[in-house]
Amino acid sequence: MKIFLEAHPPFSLAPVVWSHGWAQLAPFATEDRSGKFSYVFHLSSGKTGEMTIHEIESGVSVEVDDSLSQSEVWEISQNVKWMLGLDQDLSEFYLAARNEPSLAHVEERRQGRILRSPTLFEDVIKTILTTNTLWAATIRMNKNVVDQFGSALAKDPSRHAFPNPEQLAMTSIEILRSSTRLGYRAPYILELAKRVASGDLDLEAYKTTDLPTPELRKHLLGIKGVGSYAAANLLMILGRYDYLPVDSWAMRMVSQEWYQGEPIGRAEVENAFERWGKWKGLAYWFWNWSSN
DNA sequence: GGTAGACCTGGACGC
DNA sequence: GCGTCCAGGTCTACC
Repeated sequence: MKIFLEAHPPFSLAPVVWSHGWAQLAPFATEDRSGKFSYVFHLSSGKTGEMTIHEIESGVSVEVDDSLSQSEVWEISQNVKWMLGLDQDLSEFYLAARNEPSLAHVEERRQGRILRSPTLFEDVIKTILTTNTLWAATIRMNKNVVDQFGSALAKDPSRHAFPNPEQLAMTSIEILRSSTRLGYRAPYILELAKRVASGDLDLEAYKTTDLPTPELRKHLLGIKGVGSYAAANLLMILGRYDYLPVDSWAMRMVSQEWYQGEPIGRAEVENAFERWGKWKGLAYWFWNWSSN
C-alpha cells in the first residue's frame, strides 16, 4: 500500500534526511544519498512494521504493508508528517537568508527542515546518547538500545523498532550499563523511560505546547542528562530556533570564522548569531562555514 | 552565577 | 597485549 503525503513547498526529501545524523541511527536505514529511507515503526496498536519513504513531485510516498487498518494508516501519516516537517512554512527564514551570503544557498537547496523521530521520547534518548561521546559511540549505543529492547520486525527479525517507554522502563541500570554500554547515561535513560511510562512526564505534549520557548527549555533542562546543548538541540527538533546547541564543534567553527582560531567560549558563539533572533538556530545549523 | 572534578567509553598511541 | 591519554556534555558540590 502507498500513502501519498503533500509537503508545504518548497520541499526536497534529501536535505531533510541529511539535515543531521539521525538517518544513520536505527531504526532509520538509508541505501544512498537520494533521501529514500526506511524506518521500522511500532504503532500504538502494538503492530510492528516497516515503511519506505521516497520523494514524489508534491511531497512523499510512504510504502507500507497492505494489512494495516485505517487508524494505523492515519497514525503512520501523522508520524511521517512530523518526522519530515511536511507542514512547515520556512518562507520567513528564506526571506531573511537571501541577504546573507553564507545562507544564500538554503532556499535553493530547500534546506531548513530537520529530520525527527516519530516521538519526542525517541529524540530525547538519541540526543542524550550524542552527549559527551563520539558519533561512532552514539551509533553503537543507539543500536544496542534498539536491538535489545525494541520489537522485532517479523519479516526480518534482525531489525527492530525503537523501544517505547514501557519496554525500556522494564530493564535495569545494571543491564543498561553492562549490556547496552550506556555508561553513566544508564540511570538517566531508565529514569526518563519510567517517568514517561508512568505518565509523570508527557513529552509528546511538548510538540504542540503554547509554552514560551524559555519555559519549554526549563522543562527540557529538568530531564536528567539534558543540559544546555541537548536542550537547544531538542528545541530545534521542536521547531524552536532561538537557542543554539553550542558544542565543541560550534566553538571551533565560530572561532575559525570570526576569531582567527583563538579559543572562545559559549558567549562568543551566541553573539555571532544573535542578530538572527528566532531563526538563530537555523542560521547556525545551515551556515556555510568557510573552514568546513 | 561561576568553576572544578567526576562520570564513562572506545579509539589512538607508545611501549 | 597492555597501559595511558584524550575527547565529548552534564551533574554535583562548592565557593
